Amino acid sequence: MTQPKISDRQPTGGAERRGSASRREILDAAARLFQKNGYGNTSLRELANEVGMKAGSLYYHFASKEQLAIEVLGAGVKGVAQTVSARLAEAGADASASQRVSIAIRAHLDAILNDSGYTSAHIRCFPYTPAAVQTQLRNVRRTYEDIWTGLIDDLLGPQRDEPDARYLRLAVLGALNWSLEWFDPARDSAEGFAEMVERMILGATRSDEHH
Amino acid sequence: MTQPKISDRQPTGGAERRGSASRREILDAAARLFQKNGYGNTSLRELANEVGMKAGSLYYHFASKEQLAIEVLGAGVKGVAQTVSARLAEAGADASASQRVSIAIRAHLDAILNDSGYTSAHIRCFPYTPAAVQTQLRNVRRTYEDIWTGLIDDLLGPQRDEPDARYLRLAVLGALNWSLEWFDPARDSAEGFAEMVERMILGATRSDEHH
DNA sequence: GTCGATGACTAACAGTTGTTAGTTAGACTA
DNA sequence: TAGTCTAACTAACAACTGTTAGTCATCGAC
Repeated sequence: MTQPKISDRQPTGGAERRGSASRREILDAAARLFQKNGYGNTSLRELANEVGMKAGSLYYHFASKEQLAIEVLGAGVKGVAQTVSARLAEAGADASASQRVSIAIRAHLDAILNDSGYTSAHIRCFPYTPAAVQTQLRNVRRTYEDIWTGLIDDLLGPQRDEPDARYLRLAVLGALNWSLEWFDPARDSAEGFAEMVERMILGATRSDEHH
Repeated sequence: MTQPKISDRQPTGGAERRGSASRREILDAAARLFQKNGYGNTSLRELANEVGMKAGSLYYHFASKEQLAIEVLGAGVKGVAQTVSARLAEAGADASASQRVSIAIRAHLDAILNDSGYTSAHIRCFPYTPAAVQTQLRNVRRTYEDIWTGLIDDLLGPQRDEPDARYLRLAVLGALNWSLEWFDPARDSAEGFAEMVERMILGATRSDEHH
């Protein structure tokens, strides 16, 4: 009676190192719950229940809730950064600045609307996360930010205005990220929205004449 | 049972009543805390402490935390809706569609960056709020949404594409709302950002030729 | 001067939170 | 076969959550 039979749990595939399967399961579930309910409204018991564990068992895999959040949200930024980088690399070095921007728009949108949920968990949760978590994530975030800074700089050319480049970048990312709050796959088209954002950013750069 | 039944107190429909000063204080503090920490991370004890009360005393003024949130977030939408409407009315009926849009952009930005915090509390908290709260706020939100739908429809003219109007509206509001996550008064200029968003939305509409 | 309403207080409730300590079954390794 | 490692378990902790019940001082109206 001391221990119920847990013996029949054997989801461990072959490829991964032995224990890492359930660790991955926990991260996946955490990303889903963080994305849906936010960091503060996701309890470790709910998370544990989602993966068929008890809350205490999570501490075998992670040192704390904060540490778990750092891993989930960290994977989220890395994921979108990699997606965007890969698509840009695919396009080759001869792609124009505006072509590269529209590739990045679609890649970013893909990452937050279709991917596993890590990136959207990051976007939705980061601002409400404890200070320690935010500090730990600063560098990875900066890395991704720099990709966009480069894209926008190339688009605006050498005679750009510094605050304008910043505002353009933040406006575009804001428009994209906000889609997490309204996008409905049954109603909306990611490609349609991407085209609109593209039209906006290109329109804003082209219209520098009436300044 | 010396306590009289306070059960049937109304939510202060009309003009200011006698005790409404501290009630207002509570709402103000709640807006501040909701905006800063989110709904879930704001405890009633923290809120009470902010206004020099004990947690239990809040229940003299509000039936529950959810009810309090409904009032704060409700005031937030109503506030921005009123700000935008007022500025549009000021502009008169002979203002062009694009003039009206740029007025609305600045009014919305003003409401979330400079105002009392109710509107920004709404924007930052709404998605993480209990379902009951979201349901209660649906109508007020719809009312404000309709203002923007009208503005965009006028801007795009009669031969507009329906999803495009929706995407344009949501992209603009997303760009504006996202500023809550990065805007730094010491570094950024609201007017500068407003000009950028204006350039984007006008650029997107003007470029319909290459379709 | 008494009365009732106002607007706060104290103290506690029941539930939940993140977290820790100690235990145990099974699987690998020597 | 004995010993160690892995990955889960149980049970509890202290702190905190929203909420309620009951008390009490103040103050204008009669």
